[in-house]
Amino acid sequence: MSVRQSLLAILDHGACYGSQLRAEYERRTGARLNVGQVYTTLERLERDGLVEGAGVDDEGHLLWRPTAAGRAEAATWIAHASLAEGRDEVALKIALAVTFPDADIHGILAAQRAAVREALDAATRDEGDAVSAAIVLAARRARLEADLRWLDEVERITADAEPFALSEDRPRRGRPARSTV
Amino acid sequence: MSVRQSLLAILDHGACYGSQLRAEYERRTGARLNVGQVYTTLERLERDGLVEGAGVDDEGHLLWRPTAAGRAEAATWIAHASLAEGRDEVALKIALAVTFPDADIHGILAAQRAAVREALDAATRDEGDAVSAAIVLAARRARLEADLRWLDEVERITADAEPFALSEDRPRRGRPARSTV
DNA sequence: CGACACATGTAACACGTTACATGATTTG
DNA sequence: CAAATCATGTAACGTGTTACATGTGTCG
Repeated sequence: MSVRQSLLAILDHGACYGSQLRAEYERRTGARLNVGQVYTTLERLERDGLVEGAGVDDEGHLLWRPTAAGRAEAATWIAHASLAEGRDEVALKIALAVTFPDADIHGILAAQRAAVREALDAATRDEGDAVSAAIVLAARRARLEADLRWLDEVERITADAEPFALSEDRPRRGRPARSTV
Repeated sequence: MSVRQSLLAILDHGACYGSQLRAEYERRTGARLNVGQVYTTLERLERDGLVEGAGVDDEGHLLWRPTAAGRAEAATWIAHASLAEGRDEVALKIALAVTFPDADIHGILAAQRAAVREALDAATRDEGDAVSAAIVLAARRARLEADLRWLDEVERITADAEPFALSEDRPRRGRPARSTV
């Protein structure tokens, strides 16, 4: 739920037409965005009463602007801090792999580390010319560096941990026995 | 695309029935998972020829096991390193906010920092009793610490950067003029 | 004219996620 | 019996994402 809010926030700083909105998004973040997604998102924002048509400009472009509700939501989004909430796919994968007795944990960790290092090198080579791009790149670098540290920690955790216990007693159907404690 | 692969990988280590699969996922990752999603995902995996029914167990539970293709995919997923590819929502948001002349960047960064710190404290209080949970928690902590460092960097970047240039010349319709250079 | 880029959609799909419906079974 | 829990689904929705269709205007 990032594209949706971002487009809304951009519109909140001036009406735009579809493909202009895409250009603004890319210019202001350095990220790429499929044009089609702009129109899809605009349609959904309109459905939710957050944006509305604002006529046509000199050259016939269809302009969009946020509604009152849209402005409110944009303001809220910008003002309130947001934390990544989704699943950390990489962490979950490694955590899962550790529970597999036949998995080559060291190999997996080594491969992961190599991939992270490579990505980090690439991100370090890249120069964020624009401010926005620099910020996004810095975030990527910081996260990748954190990944490296974390991988070391995983190595430590798995080193002095007992092998993962296999699940033995499966629950039975029906209401389980009440603990007699 | 983490739940899908995770469930497949778990099945690759022994046939399971639906709600058992959920239990295994939660036990092995420490993350929560809505049961319904297991059945949804199993249906999609079956549609894609990656899992198949494996009869019933003693108690009448419907068992699932991976097909040959499913085993291959699970093995590939575990063996190959994976990097987070999606958009970094927080980074994009901050990058975007920086381009808004009316935005209170310092306030936003401060709020963000406070939220990250709070989350970090919470993650530090938590004890990962199980190995898997400890790994996931460590990843969260590492990432949040990286966020703090990154926020400092953003402060630096925005400090000695010129205000974001507003876009002036919009592209015209049709083929653009060839550069005369 | 024809290539090309701008511009606007639309249709389709992926994955994640939740809410709800429905039985079966066991325990108090 | 009734409540609680296990178990199996299903229907619906949300965001993200791509591929494709189509028109229009400009430049060489």
